[in-house]
Amino acid sequence: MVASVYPAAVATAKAEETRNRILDAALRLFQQRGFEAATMRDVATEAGVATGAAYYYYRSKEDLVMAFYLRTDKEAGESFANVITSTKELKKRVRGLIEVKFDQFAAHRELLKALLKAGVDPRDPLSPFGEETREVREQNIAWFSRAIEGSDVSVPKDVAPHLPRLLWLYQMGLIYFWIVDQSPEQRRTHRLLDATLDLVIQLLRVSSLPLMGPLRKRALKVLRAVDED
Amino acid sequence: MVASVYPAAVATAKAEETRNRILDAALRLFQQRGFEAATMRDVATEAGVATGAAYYYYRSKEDLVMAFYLRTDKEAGESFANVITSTKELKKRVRGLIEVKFDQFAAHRELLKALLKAGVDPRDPLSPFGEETREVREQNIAWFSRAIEGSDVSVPKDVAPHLPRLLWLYQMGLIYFWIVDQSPEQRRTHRLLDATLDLVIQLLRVSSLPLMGPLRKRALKVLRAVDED
DNA sequence: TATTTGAATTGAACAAGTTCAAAAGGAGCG
DNA sequence: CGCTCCTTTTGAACTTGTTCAATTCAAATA
Repeated sequence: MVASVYPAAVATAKAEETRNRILDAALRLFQQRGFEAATMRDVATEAGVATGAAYYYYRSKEDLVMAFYLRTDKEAGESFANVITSTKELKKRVRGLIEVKFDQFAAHRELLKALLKAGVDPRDPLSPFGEETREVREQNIAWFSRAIEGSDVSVPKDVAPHLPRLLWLYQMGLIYFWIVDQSPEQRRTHRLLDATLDLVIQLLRVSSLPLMGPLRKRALKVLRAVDED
Repeated sequence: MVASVYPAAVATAKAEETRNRILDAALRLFQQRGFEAATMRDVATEAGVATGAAYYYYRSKEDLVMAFYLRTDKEAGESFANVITSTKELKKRVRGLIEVKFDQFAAHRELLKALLKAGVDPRDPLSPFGEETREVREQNIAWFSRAIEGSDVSVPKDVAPHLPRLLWLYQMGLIYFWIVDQSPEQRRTHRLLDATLDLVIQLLRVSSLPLMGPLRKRALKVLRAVDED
């Protein structure tokens, strides 16, 4: 069902349970001791299995973090829907979607750094830009589509097809910043969110003005440059 | 002299030579076999020293890549100066500075991915945003200052103090993209460079227009949000 | 019920980055 | 020259992520 679960299929119910037990043990230890400090031997012991079992269900230590990421992502659907329903203001909707993520990740901020490192290379199975994560990525982008639909901001025709992905990218950037943000309670990230959201929305409004045509064309050219090939 | 050389000081000339021998051996092997495939034992053997010696001079395997980065950076000074002298057009200057980097890194593109991974965390000594790399970073930013000075683009007073760092950041983003770009000869990156440079320059020109005041203020607010604390 | 087969599990072995206590060099000094 | 002290070098040991051949288990099959 979800493409990036490894192994492709788990046959029995007992196996499914073991799989979960390992992930739970891992998350518990990662949170207690930190990702680096908790060894795979620790994880296996905590889960009551042999070391090799962890690798039967997960490709690597980072893959456990990816499993966490996918788990939260599944759980987010309801919260996302609530955000969209609660307001027609695009600014509030986008902020809402992003804050749902922050809330979910809050208890495991350090942990996600491991994913960040693995994900540097788009060819890595754990990259948020890679092939194996396409499904989650597209589902996430779809939420931004829904946020735009029926909102208070009218989007120029030529920009419209790109906007959902751009907002998703914007969100990824903020999450990246949030993960490495050392300020107390990640205040810098929240200030950055405020400031950039204002800017993004204003840019969207301004971009519809007739005299902004050329600038908009340039911006679209940038997108094409990245996409082609 | 350069803050981020490890260890802080090398006492004797023979030691300096050993240090270089290890780095040269490492780069040779990294290029031949790839960063992952070449082990520290290989590197030490190739350099004619014991394994431990590599760690006497370099903190980690990634630190060898950092040493490469610093070395090229030292060598870039002359090329940078040539770029600035060769034209008054800001666009060409910025493009020139960035392409000097690409040229220097060209033979070791894969290698830099290792730095990218380590540098995800600004607290990591190898992060381009961290404390230990401040000196190189500020020197690089200074080159962008020089590129702006006496160029064909007039910068609004309020934007001026931020622009060098912004251009540096822009360059870092492009380098990041270039490193992971799998298209033949990194064509996507070059197209992206073309398209975004046009956009950046046009944005700069437009930003001086009186009616752009509010938008500019918003953008500056973003910068303050990131800097404060 | 006995057999077979594939999934699940084990734990020892492996690989490679890193550490560290000990040894070797070598420069200055009495 | 012998001694001291600091730098440099050594290589075995350690750690930890990962692999894999062997084993157990349980369900389907005969």
